[in-house]
Amino acid sequence: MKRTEIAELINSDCERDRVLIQGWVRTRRDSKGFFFLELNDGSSLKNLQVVVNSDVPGFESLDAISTGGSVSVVGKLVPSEGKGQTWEVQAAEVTLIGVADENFPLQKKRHSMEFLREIAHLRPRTNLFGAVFRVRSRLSFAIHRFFQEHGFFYVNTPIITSSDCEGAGDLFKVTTLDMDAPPRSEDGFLDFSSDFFSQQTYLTVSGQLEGEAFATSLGKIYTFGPTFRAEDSNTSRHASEFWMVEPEIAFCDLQQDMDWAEDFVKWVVKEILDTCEDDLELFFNFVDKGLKERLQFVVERPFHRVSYTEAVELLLATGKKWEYPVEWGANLQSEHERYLTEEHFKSPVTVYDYPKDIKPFYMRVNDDGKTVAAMDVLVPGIGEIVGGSQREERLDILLENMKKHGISEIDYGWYADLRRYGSVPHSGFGLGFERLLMFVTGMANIRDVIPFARTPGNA
RNA sequence: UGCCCUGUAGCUCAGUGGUAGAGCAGGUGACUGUUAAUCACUUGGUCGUAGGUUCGAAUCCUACCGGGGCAGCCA
Repeated sequence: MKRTEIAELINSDCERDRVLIQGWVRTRRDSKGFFFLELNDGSSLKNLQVVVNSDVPGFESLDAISTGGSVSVVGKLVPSEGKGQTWEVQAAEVTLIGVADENFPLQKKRHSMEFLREIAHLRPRTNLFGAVFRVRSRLSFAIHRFFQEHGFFYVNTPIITSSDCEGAGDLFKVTTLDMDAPPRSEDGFLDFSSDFFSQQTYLTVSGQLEGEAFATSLGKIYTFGPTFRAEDSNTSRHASEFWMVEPEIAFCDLQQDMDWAEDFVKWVVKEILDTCEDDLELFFNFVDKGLKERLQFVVERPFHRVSYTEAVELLLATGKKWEYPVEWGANLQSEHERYLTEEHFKSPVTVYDYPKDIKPFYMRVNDDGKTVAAMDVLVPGIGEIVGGSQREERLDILLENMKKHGISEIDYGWYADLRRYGSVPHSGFGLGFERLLMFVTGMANIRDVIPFARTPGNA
């Protein structure tokens, strides 16, 4: 007999004579002569109530069943006599699959996020984390749908890379050298010529540069894969391993790039609102009271756009005392970004045209010579969710910037080639998948939207 | 990496110098429809670890370990 998922039965429009359900016990309530089980099989946030009478075959086998155990039930789907659910299953036959003893850590009450984090292997069995990871899957799918339906091609850029200066933080080293006795050259340095790839290699911090090669051939591409940063960052929005979405678009300037970023964020949020109603309801009610309104706002209203220079003027005009001074030429700090999105505009904000000196070599220099065509999308509660730019397509200026940033013309000759042969204006951006998921669910810590989070000191 | 907070039963927490406590979970029993079921009884702890102060330390001090928050760096 084939198993029917609880998600399907919850929404059934008729009685069913004989169904097989299998799942985990969320709670058990005993009475004389029968008991209730609430079963969850992960297909839905909702549980299905099962009534087990003492004359049902297998009744004794469930003596020891309690919260956390797994069972198999064959029975009849009937309208529930009790309140709180439309349907329930009147068991005709029950089988114990696996017990959970009294040490099962998940109880029928609220647990702290910190405690659940320590049992990452069991927390997806809770309502909250079940919802988080179902939405994570949906969001992932929504991202693919958006790009596929807008003519983008999915490109898998390498995870192991030899590029060490993409300007995006510290890298994890990849090696097969014997760490206890590594080979050294005559001058005492590590000898990578005998390493696996005959050179020093790392885990990728970005697929952008490779993405540009494919954008300038396939037209519109996106990458979506794991990214690794070895920064010793200990905050609620940093992880050492996370997933990044990086579209790259040929024949596209910064204005169009900002349009794409905004359309993209709006589209996927709308998609989640449309496809994850039950799970979202939990976030609206128990995680973040303002979430529903915020998500609808994001979908319906245009993002504010403000140049970096205007943003600086605006922050200075507040007359506020900042912990970090506001000054043209310096990076916007968290407190500044928060003010812009949470207090001044009360909406997502796209800040563009940043000072050249605080941005990487590949960003296109504007006509003023002082700024580059860069943009960040900032959202309330999280801050930067998207970072992007128009890329420098003029060979001479690119080479000059590479020299200034100390980037090898030999190692990056292939990147310069993209400007030597049929160079075109092109732009792209990177979006932190987990940060978007935090924004969509209202979850406050990135560690709670990653199945098994990797952070400094924790893998 | 810096600053701050925190560690007591399976979980959530009370106890701030004088022999370790509650609720929930678990166990036993009761109850013919429950909804975090209810009611009665009940098991359960080298108070993160190691030093120190003290007649006496869960409580005060130091170090280490774990957890958390904020900031920097970034997505």
